[in-house]
Amino acid sequence: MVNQNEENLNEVFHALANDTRRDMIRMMAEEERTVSELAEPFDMSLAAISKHIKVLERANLIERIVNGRTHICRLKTESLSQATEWLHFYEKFWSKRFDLLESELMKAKRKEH
Amino acid sequence: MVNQNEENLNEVFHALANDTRRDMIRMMAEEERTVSELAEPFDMSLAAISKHIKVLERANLIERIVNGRTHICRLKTESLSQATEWLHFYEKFWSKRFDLLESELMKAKRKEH
DNA sequence: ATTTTGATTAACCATGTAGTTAAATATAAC
DNA sequence: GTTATATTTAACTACATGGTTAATCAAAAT
Repeated sequence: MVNQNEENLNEVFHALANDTRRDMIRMMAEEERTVSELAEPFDMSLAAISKHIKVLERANLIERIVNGRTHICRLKTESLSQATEWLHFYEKFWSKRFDLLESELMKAKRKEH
Repeated sequence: MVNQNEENLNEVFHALANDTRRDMIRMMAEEERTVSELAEPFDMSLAAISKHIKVLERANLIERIVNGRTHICRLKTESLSQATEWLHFYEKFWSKRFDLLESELMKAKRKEH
């Protein structure tokens, strides 16, 4: 029922709705990281970290390069920018509405004098 | 542990991670809506709609004006723009990285000749 | 060849989510 | 004052989430 883009937006926003995962994104934005590097700042089992990474992967927010026994995780921009676009659409809309409201107020003010 | 902004970001992104709620936001972006107006397009009980509205409210994405027995729901921009800012931060970051990469490529190219 | 290391998987738990139906609440209309 | 309307709340279901520990797997180091 739900189309692919919508489905991915669901997954992207869901992935972003968690501190740990947002922190991981921040870390990977600095530079690509291995799983244990990603795990290091968190007081949490590696199994839990592994699951968080999977959520990011499922949302298509990161890619994983398997390099021997270490996995390197790297941000992908596409899904993130899709989410940004969604939000941006409404941002524009609202500023437009705000401008409109403002111009109405100005008109009203001019009439007063 | 988690600060208030982080907590609200969690709730905002969680609220956005659902088609029905994103559709509702689109509807309210056009104009403010009553609960039954919001419910109309969806094949879903009013109780379910009521819960979705609560999620949006908890995320501080909307406000509700109780007007007799009807409730009017209206978007609030603050939380949304907070989320937009979060995403925007990384957008900027990536374009910067992209520019950097590009300039490295240019440098390499110049050396070739 | 054995052990250590980096990471995933499985099984489990408590809690949350997204929906349902039925009952309750409060206002409006007759 | 009874009925109809707009909406919420409660109790329930099925499934997802975010964590745990223990077991597994594959590559690296000894």
